[in-house]
Amino acid sequence: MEVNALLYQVGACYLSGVRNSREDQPAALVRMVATGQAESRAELARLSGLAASSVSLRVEQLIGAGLFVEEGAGASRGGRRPRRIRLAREAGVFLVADLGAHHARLAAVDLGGALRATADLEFDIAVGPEGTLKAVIDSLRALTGEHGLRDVPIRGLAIGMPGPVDPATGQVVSPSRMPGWNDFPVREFAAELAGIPVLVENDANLMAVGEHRASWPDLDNIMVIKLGSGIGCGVIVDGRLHRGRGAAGDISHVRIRSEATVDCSCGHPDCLEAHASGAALAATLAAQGFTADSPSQIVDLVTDGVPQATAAVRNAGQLIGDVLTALVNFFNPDALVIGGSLSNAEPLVATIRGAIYQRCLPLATRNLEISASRSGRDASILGAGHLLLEQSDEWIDHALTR
Amino acid sequence: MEVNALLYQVGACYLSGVRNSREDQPAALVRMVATGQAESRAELARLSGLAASSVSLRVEQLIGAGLFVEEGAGASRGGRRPRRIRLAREAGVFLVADLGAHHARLAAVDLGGALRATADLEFDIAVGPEGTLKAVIDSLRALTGEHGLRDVPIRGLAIGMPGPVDPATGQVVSPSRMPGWNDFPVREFAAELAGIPVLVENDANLMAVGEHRASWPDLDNIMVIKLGSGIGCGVIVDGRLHRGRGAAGDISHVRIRSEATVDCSCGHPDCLEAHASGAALAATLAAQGFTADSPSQIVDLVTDGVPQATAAVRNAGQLIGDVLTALVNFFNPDALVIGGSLSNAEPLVATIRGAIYQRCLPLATRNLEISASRSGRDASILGAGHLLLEQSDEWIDHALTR
DNA sequence: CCAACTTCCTTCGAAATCGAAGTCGAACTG
DNA sequence: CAGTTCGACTTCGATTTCGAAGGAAGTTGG
Repeated sequence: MEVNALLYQVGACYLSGVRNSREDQPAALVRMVATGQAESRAELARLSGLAASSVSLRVEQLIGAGLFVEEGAGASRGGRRPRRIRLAREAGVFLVADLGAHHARLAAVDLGGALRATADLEFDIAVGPEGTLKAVIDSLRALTGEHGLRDVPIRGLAIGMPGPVDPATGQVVSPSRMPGWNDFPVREFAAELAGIPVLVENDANLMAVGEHRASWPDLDNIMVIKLGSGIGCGVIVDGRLHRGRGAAGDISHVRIRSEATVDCSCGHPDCLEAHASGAALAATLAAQGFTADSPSQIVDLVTDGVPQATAAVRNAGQLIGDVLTALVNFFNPDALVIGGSLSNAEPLVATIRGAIYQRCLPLATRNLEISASRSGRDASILGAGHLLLEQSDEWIDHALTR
Repeated sequence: MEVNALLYQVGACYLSGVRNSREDQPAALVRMVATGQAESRAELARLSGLAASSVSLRVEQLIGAGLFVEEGAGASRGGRRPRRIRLAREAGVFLVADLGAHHARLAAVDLGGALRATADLEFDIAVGPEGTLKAVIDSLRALTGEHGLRDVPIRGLAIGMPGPVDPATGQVVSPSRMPGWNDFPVREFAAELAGIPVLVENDANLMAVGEHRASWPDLDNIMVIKLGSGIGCGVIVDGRLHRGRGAAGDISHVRIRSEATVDCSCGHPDCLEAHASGAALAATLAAQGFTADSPSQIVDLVTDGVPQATAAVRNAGQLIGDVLTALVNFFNPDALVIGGSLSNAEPLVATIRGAIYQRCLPLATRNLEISASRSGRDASILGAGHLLLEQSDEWIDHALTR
């Protein structure tokens, strides 16, 4: 199982060889069915632009390969009812590990993104990459032993990291508060350990993809802010995740206008993160005699109506909103989604929304949707599933030719 | 010639009908030859991924249609020399009008972007859209009457506007200092007047496309700042122009940190434009007794070593750089290009560069190229040609089936 | 209830595309 | 300089894809 595992790294073919410009048709059909965009041959034909006869041929192959099943009939659109096509339950699952600083959420999702099994794992990311990844992969293995997943092939593994990830190498780069992880080859190491293709991605980016695909699939450009103990941001441009050189979406080290000066861990004074992150809020509240170790405790204080907490959260919202005005003017998105555990604090979201509407160009806000997360805490898991699905051409082809 | 002109608006098919996902092959080949990416059948085959035999067939058709010509032989790569393929001189030209507040630069470019004729036109954009567009199109007609362009078909017209353009409708929206233009249907009007497909685009966006295609074709993500009497910005994401909802790239109305408060024409205090644009610099210098009506005169003052001018320009550079740090962290581009007439002021570019390197994340700047414009003042013209070429599927298909 | 229409899907000949084999022409090699 | 090798291009069956036609299974409306 470990043989040639290194060859399986997701994306390697894209980087190393000739870019295959023609889209892979069978994989495209699988994606359409998995995401629920199409559930009949006719819909596949309309969506893909292929001839109906070609679609029928392809679907027959995919049924033969065990990826699709035909099940009952769909709703009529005024004529003969379509024969409904679904993903086979045995088509495969993706494994996902969304790592935080002290906690990982593990899951097995099917190709369409539905949760098949979940687990939570406590650890400390500061123990370093080897120990962490071994524990994570062991737990994932245990997960697939249960829940009737024994006979379902595992098609890929995604790991969400709380720090910047270089998309080219699958390494974490210059992470703060993650000793031992800098430049560690996470993708290589995990791929060898697990023996399957591995995708490594920043957690806010996974969340952005999940929010987009699950809640805003028709919008082309959105930005998703993740407010937890840190401040993260993922950007969807033209329907695809924007990575830049791996650092795209960083908003936490923008300089803000403030009276008191606070030095940030990055070495500069008055970064947004030093004033408005969950960690900064916790410190502010601790100085006033409140204990709030985690962002959710801050939300509890706000919900309980503690005035100091509400004031602190409003102040943070104003600072975040001020930074976002520049980015909204520049990027001109269709929606701005606010997620992460702190997003449950109503006054925070309200203040951000107010700051943006007040200061942004009317042209930038006239059709701008500003909303709290709709996909909840599993948005990152969903996003990981979607990214893995989008990189599934290889194994789908392989399943067909076998 | 005016018959059905309205049907010709570029992009109308994209917006109104089914999105044709399959790329148009003959048009793709034309683009590869026009942009110089390929100049033989073999290169076309490699680049397009088509079989060599299919490419040969297509090329034969394109030669038959008068779009390609075969000319001599290319350099050997170790074997038989390729038969070089070029665009025919009679394949067609695009007309471009890059409008400023008081001046328009007009040009005819061939499909590859080479200038075939240019002209300059003085006017006042405040006279309103009808008069301006009539004058522009008349001048362009005159231009094609000369320079041996009588028998070359005109394949499209692009108009660059000094204000935001809604990509869906081809209308200018909420422009400042352009009375009468708001929501005027520029594309419709010009298409009817000229009888050819028309593309309307913001001038900074055209410049960004031109810079990218001409000077940084291998970079996926760049931002181009246009510093003239205003401050504009165009963004290339993943090799394509990012428009957002039409306002993307606005950086001029970001709030800055400053001692003195200046109200901006947008109604908010302390916008970047109110402090650091060419117009703002001119006002500052005028208050000190220097006359600098146009940005180029400011550059002259700086070049002449006038200390007040240099100081003002450095101050503007610092403000612009501060704003750009947030955007560079967020967008994480491969290059930041500074263009526009003010970019000839060395201290301005140097100060911007310094501010960014000082304050941005190392991760964002480690591979960031910060450069003055390489394509000069015709960057917008080039960009317009490229955009028109990218929308040329329809007429290319038509030329083949005729 | 039946005729007319819609939509879904398959069948089957036509057309496009591919790709292996072959030809051509130039550079390299000892 | 003659033989070899490489790459460019063409030829020509094999394969894939298309698309018009038709059957199947619905809805709609008098």
